[in-house]
Amino acid sequence: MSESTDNYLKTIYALSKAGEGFVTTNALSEKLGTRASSVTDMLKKLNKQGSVSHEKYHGVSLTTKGEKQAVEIVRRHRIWEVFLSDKLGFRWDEVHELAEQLEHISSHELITRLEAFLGHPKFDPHGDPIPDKTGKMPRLAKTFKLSEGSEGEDFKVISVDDSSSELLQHLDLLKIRPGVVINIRKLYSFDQSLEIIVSGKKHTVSATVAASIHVQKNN
Amino acid sequence: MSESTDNYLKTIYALSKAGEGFVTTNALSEKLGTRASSVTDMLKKLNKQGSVSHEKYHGVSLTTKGEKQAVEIVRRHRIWEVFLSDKLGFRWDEVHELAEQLEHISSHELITRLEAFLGHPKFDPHGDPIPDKTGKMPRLAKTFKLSEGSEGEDFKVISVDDSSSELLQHLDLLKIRPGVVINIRKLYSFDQSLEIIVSGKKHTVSATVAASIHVQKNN
DNA sequence: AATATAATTTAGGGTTGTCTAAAAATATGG
DNA sequence: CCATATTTTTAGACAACCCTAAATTATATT
Repeated sequence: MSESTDNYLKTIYALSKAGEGFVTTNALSEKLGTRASSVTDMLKKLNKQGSVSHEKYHGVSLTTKGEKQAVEIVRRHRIWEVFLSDKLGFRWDEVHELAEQLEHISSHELITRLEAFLGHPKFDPHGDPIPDKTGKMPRLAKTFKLSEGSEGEDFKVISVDDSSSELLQHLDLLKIRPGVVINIRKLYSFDQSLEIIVSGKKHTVSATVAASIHVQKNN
Repeated sequence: MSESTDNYLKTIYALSKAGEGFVTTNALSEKLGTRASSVTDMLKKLNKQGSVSHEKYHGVSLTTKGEKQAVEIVRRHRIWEVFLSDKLGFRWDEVHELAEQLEHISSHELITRLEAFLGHPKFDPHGDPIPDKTGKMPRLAKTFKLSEGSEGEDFKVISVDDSSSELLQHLDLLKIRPGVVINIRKLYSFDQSLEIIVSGKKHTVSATVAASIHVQKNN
C-alpha cells in the first residue's frame, strides 16, 4: 500500500459515498489531479490486488477489502485532524492538508495510542464521524443541508464539507462550525441565497455555501 | 526533497559527525541498506543539487546547504520522538522507527507548533540534542563512553546510541536511560566487560553495550 | 613498484506511477 | 438508429530510485 494507492482508495470511497456506489474514471481523474489514463492504470492494479472491482468502461466500486482499507485511511486522517486542531491549535481549514500527509503512516499502535491520547473523539473538527478500529462509524443523527431549511427556523450545525480550504476559511470567518446554531432570517428565492444569524451577527451566504453546511433542526 | 534524499542527507550527516567529516560510498550503502551503485547514483544527484560535494572515488561531505537540510531533518525526527515518548507513552526503543516516518513531513508550522506543545524540549528520549529552528544545537556537556570509565566511580548517563532497537530494549531492561547514575563495580580486562550498579541492581554489560552509553562523571 | 584485493563507478535493466497521443468503446441527439 | 461527441483504455515514454554485472580506480602486500 503506497501513498498513491491510499489516495485512490480514499477518493473512490468518498466519491462512492457521495454518489451511487460506483465511480467513473473521469471523476477520479478530476479529484486526484491525474490523467484519466493514469487512473485506468491504477484501477487495473487495484483490481488485481482485490481492493476494487473494475469492469472496463463501467467504473469502479470498492470491494469489502478495499472499503476496509479506505475506512482505515479515513480513520487515520480524522484522528490526526483532531490532534492538529485540539492539541496544536491549527485552524480547521489548515488541518486537512497536514492530515493528508500524516494519514499515510500505517502503524496501528500509533493510531490506537493517539486516539486514546485525544480522549477517543467521535468526530473530527469538521463534524465528520471517526470510524473505530473495526471500521464502524459512530451512530449518526440524520442531517440535511442548510440550503434545504426554511425561513425563520433555528438549525444546529452538525458538519461542513471539508473539500475546499477557501470554503472552510470563509465559514471560519462567519464563525460557522459544528455545534453552532444558525437562524435563517430570510431566503431569497431568486438565487437561493440566505440571510442568516450566527451568534448574534447577521450574514448573507450563497446557495453554494449553504449547501456545504449540514444541519439538524434545533428544538 | 524526497524521502529518499532525506534519508541520504540524514545518514551522511550522522556518519560524518561520527567520523572525520567525509563519508564513503560503502559506509552509506551499509547504513542505508542499498547497493553501493545506487549510492553513487544518488550522490551524483545530491551533488548536482548542491547538497553534498562528491569527488569520484573520494567520498562525500555535506555542503553548508546540505548540512542545513540534514539538521532540519534531525530536528523533526527528535521532536517527534519526544512526542511519541512523552505524550503517547511509547518505549524509547519503539519511537525511532515511527519518527523515521514522521520526520519526512516538512511543514515548518507543524514542527514549530509541536515543539511548543511539548514545551520546547532540548533533548530527545535518548538524550540527543534537538537543534532549534535556526539549526543551533543546545549547549552540550562533554561526555565519554562508559567503556572508558574506571572502576569504582559514579557516572551519569547523558545519552545512548539509538542505532539499534535491540540495544535499546536491552538498556530499557537494565533501566539505563538519560539521567540515571551508574557505578562501575568491576572492570574485567580480559574482555572489557563491566559489572555495574544501576538503581541498586547489579548487572554485567559487554564492552559493546558499554561503548553505546555516553556518560559524565557524577560529582 | 607490481600485483592482488577492495572500493567505487558505469552500463544496462526493472518497477512504480505518471504523462501524451491515438485507438476503442460508450453515450447522445437529431 | 446512425453519426458525432465523450469517455475510457491502450501504446509508448519518462523520471525517480533501485538492482546486477562488469569495468575502473584506489589501496595494500610483498
